[in-house]
Amino acid sequence: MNELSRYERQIKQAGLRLTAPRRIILRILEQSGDHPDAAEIFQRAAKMDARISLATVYRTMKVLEETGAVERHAFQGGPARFEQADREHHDHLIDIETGAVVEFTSPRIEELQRAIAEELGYEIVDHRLELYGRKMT
Amino acid sequence: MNELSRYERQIKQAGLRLTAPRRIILRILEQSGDHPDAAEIFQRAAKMDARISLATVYRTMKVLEETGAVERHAFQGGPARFEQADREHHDHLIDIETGAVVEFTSPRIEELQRAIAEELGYEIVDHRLELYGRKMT
DNA sequence: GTAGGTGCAAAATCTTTGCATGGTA
DNA sequence: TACCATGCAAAGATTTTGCACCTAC
Repeated sequence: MNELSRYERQIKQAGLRLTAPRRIILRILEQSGDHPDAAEIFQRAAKMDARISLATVYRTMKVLEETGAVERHAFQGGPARFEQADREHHDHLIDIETGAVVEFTSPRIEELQRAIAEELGYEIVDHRLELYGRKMT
Repeated sequence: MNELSRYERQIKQAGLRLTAPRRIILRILEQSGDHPDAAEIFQRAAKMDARISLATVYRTMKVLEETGAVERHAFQGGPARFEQADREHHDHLIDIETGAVVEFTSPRIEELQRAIAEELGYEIVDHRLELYGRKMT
């Protein structure tokens, strides 16, 4: 048992068991370029192993979030959507007409955030920046 | 019937009826310095008129949001929380230990957001910036 | 073998909606 | 009076949980 992916190692290092459902869900997250919600992850997982349950998807997402392997987003009130967290940090611009998600980064905004929090007496633990926009023609 | 508040006028100008439940909910929002969710608004409203239903609170919040009288926030996955929208725009820093919400503004961040969206070919319709922090000692 | 994980179904939480009734303009 | 709004209860949508069985370590 040597061919462990980055994620699989992350699971084991957290003292968690590497089960079949977890392997499948991790593979789906690796292959997903989008930001699927629990139901979508469940559907994709069911194609690989029909025995997986939605409850396991939810439990796995919670565990993966706690180990830092995935990020949970709650865009505008729908179901939570997930993405892997190994890449560089980025924020999101959501196309209000198509629902498409464009990723971007801004070190300057990050720095301003840190400075603002510091001024208010806080240390930033997490943050969320989402832009909702319409494509210009 | 002349003593209409800013909000009450906003309701009428939108062609909506100024009913007792709406008056009460509007008064609660005016008096609230915090960011209550629908259940909290309902509880506060019940003290003024026990006949008000939670369904009406939800329906009223939707209407008020559409008329631009209130803003809806979906902080980290809990119930939606509301605040009046007549004040100057601001963002939120949420204390992860107490749940307290600190408001702040940053014109420089706003401008950077606009520039980023423009670069990506988008016009910003709305945005959300939330910092989650821990109080420094 | 044992603690932790899973599947299933029930429940919890948050929000919306159908329908008969009531109140505003 | 004509609609819009309300209350109630039921249904929807999303997420969590109790419990018996299973399986990775």
